[in-house]
Amino acid sequence: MATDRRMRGATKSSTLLERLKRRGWRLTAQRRVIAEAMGGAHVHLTADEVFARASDRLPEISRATVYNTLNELAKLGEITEVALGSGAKRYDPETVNRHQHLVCEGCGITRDVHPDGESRLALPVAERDRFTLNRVEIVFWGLCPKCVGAART
Amino acid sequence: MATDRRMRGATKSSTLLERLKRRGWRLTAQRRVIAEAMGGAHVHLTADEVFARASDRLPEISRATVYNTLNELAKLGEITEVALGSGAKRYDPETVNRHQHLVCEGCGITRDVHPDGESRLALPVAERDRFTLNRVEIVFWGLCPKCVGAART
DNA sequence: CTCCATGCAAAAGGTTTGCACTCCC
DNA sequence: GGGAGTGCAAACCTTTTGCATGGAG
Repeated sequence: MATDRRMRGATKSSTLLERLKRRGWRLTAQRRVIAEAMGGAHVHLTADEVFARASDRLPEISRATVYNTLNELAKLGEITEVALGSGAKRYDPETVNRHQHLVCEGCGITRDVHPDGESRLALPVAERDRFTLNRVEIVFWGLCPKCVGAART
Repeated sequence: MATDRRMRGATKSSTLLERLKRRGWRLTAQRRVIAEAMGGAHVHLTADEVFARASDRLPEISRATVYNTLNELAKLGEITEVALGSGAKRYDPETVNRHQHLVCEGCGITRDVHPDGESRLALPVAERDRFTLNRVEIVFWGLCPKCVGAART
């Protein structure tokens, strides 16, 4: 009953938890609640927020475990670290569908956006065969409608 | 004699220090060494590295002053904060010529790259008139030639 | 002369680590 | 049963802040 959400359109993907099981990841209560906390798409939690969510379900869990586990998941490539400037790192569980981030410099709200046909970004030719490209991180910085209004008080 | 370097091709720019003077920025010994430490293009120092360089020339300078000053320069738009994942923030003094960053996940080396004609990045149409875009941050992650070699030991 | 910038030191995050103990496979 | 995962607490690293002093304009 927690299985049938997220089974929509996208690349026949599965939940983070399922992918980890399939990988033979050693599964514990802590790891389960962490993976579940990272659950949805369009979520960009800090380690501390993951800890908070995980604590709801498993009060004995420790911060260290959360940090360790997030680092491990990032190393496995199952989540992505995104450094959105101010404060703590954030973790993005959407690794299946390529996307970019849109961040409001006013309120800090972060959204996923998906490239449309007009975008075409490439590593400059000069570098292309000297450097092995793994991924491209793109962040659009600006002001959301609310904050544009507030700015001109 | 510190004036005639950097007077080449680019947009008739000037040193960071000159721009700040022109702006009427209150100038002190500390601020001067910090601005000079941030000097060249293609440099991406952490606050602590700036502190180290500044200390060479002005041993009494304090870390707090470095942090305060870097924050102020960033607010003025004269340098840019770049969050390149691991560890401390880095500061980029190249604000005149648009460029992107190339980071090796092996050794952490960071280089500036300049977009060529093949790249064309736009905020998706869906967002274009809801969001006020200020700047786009692009980071290419991968492995430099040295680290590709080392990886396959 | 008047602010603003500075130094110092303490505190406030955020993250990692060492070690003994637990429990998944 | 063995080794990986966990909790706790302390350490570490980075950055910010309060307050008294000093120097630029």
